[in-house]
Amino acid sequence: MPELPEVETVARDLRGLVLGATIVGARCAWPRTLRTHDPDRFAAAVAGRTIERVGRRGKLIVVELSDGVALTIHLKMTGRLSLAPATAADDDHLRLAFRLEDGREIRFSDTRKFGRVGLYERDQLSGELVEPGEGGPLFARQGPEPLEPSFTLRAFRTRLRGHRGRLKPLLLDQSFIAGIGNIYADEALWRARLHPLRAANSLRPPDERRLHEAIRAVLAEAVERRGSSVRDYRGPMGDGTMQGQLAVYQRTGRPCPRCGRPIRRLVIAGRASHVCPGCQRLPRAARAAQEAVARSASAAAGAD
DNA sequence: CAACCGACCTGTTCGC
DNA sequence: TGCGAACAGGTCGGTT
Repeated sequence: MPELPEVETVARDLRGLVLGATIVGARCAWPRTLRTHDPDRFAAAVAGRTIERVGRRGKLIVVELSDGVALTIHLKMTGRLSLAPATAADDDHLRLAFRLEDGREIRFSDTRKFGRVGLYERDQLSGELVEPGEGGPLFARQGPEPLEPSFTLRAFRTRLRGHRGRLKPLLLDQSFIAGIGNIYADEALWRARLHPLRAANSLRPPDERRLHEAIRAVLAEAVERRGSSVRDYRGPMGDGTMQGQLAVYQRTGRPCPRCGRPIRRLVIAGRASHVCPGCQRLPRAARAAQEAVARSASAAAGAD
């Protein structure tokens, strides 16, 4: 659930609370939270190191420590960070805690246990942050940052035209653009008046321009509002107000803010998508192709 | 390159 | 009221 705006908010809050603090130990209640390390080695690797930077790349929170060590935290759907006195009781879903020198703890709680924490070290030869073992460089799989100035319309067009697939799954692909999830994919497509099943390389130049603008505008507005607090994403380090601005996400049956038609829910690549049937139309040709796919799928199912 | 599926997890909501 | 099914969805790995 946390996407770029929510992760950015958590990273900023965390930065303000722990920058300059020194970690003295770590305890792990669910070892699989750690991507590559066992709890003892992990605790030994972070102990004694100081928090020098807290940032974000895509949906990853990146905590740089002294001596060229970096932590990455992926909240996935239900991960949360909080600060608490080390003496405070653990909550039911505590997975990992970093003890700080000043008596506080950074706590990572995660109901569904999907969240992951990685530990990287600077490679002597390349100077890049790498995971021990065969893990690649830290950001190898992350696409461009949509809010960076380098994410230009021109760059976006070039990338879009290299894909024949449908828009919705493409927007969710972190190697295509980093940080977009189901909420902001649906909202950006609605703002751009584009149907999620449109083929990426079928857009006309004005469509591309609207989509580029919609992605940047919806993400920037959401960052300003500290993200959307919806379902699992709530709590002391991430309450936002963007949920009140959402036009389609989880608003099935309610009127489109632009044209009043009831929002529809469809499933694309196994995920819910929310679209306005009035504002987001498939062109005739794409619609015919889509119906042919649906027919052959139901024929295959029926033949079984 | 593209599409799809199962796996990973648990809490909440829905239909009967 | 109770109970199981469906759903929530980010990402990876495997298959077609």
